[in-house]
Amino acid sequence: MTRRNKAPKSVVKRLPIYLRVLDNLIRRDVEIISSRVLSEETGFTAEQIRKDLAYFGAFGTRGTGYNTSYLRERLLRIIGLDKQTKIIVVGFGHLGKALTRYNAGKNRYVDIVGVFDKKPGETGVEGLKVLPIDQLPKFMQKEKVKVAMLTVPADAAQDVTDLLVENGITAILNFAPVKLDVPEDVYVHNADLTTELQTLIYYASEDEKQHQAE
Amino acid sequence: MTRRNKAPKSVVKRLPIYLRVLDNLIRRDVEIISSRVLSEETGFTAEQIRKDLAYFGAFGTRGTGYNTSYLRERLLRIIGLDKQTKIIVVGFGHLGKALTRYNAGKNRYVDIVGVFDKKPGETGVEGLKVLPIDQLPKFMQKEKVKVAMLTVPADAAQDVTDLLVENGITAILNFAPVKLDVPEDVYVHNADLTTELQTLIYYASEDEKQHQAE
DNA sequence: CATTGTGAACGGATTCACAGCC
DNA sequence: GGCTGTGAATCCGTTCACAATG
Repeated sequence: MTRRNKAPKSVVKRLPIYLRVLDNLIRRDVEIISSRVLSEETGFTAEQIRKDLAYFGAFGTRGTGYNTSYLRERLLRIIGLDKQTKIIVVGFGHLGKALTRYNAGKNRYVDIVGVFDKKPGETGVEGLKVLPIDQLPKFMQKEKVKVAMLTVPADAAQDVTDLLVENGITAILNFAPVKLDVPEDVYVHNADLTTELQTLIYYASEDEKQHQAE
Repeated sequence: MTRRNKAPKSVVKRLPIYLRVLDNLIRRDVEIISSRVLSEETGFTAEQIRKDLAYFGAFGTRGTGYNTSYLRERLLRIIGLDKQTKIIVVGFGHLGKALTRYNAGKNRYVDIVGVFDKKPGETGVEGLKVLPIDQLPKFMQKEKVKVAMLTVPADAAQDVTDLLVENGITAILNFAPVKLDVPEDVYVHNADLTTELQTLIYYASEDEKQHQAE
């Protein structure tokens, strides 16, 4: 078994970043890497990186470091990217288009198998047709899709979510600015970009106030 | 002064969500709201909401709750959305387009004043022309832009960031899958959508494993 | 002897429980 | 009586310091 304990969310959030850095290192033919150097590349502390990895096993060699390819392999397995995960995009506005394009193209770890929108027929991308939402249930059943990216407008988000849940979704990346109601066993990650921008503005304004205060 | 202590990041992250919920409540003509109901609307606990707000002052009435309009007003001030913040978008691919469209349109709290790309001339959105990157320094100086959304490809991200920093940026919402090197006083928030999707897959695969285990 | 792996110490964030107030 | 505001208790994640080891 790969997993020892259940890893905390905070750890899981960092795993894809380690993976990304490893991919870059491997591309530069780096074969061994210490937690110290990983620290510089990621911005996390070396102790934290070692501890994060230790949740899943002992992948390094004392006195030496981590073998980049081996560690990458393990991370792929841990995250669940070793087998291509089928993903659908629901909502084909600019954001849906951006996500589809990016993940169907450059991101070899995931497999976007379907794109849905209220208005179908629009030209899709990467060889994918845009299907109407009412074909979603049949499609999900047939393809056994478990993960969706949701980029529909806020007022449609809950209805679409209900439909996804009915048809067996287990995880949703939600870009709509609403709290989705889902059963306990469905994992929702909110990626509301408006919210993130506003958080940013908090820090930008804080700076200003500090300057004024001096 | 609005701010008592410096609020923890965890609190700041939630403020825009409170704001969003308040906007919805006000639209539905709700005038008073208890932390309990806010809890249902946001998914955070009532205690947490009360504590979060308490970092900035006592905005409620004991025995009654919070006045929605008043609380909204205070949150706007706290976050720094009371005065329109000027924002630029750098990188006008699909993602840049989606962000520009969304924030220039529906999001009345921010003001996108400029859009930049390596290839200008493309038709912009919402009355904004897409300017070439080399006009960025002059533009930032003139408009005193402090906040940027960065949606350029990974290999261009650091160079563009350096340019932004040179011209006085204080906060960057970074969508490129790279760790940006910036001075201490520049706040970077990473919104790497690939990373978020992979985190999601972790939880989706975890479910599968659990089912297999049983 | 450099670097991993990890128990112990620390610090920050959340939850609890209740005092304070309308 | 009901709900806010908050100190105290708890939980969780990070950092420290060092033992283990190739």
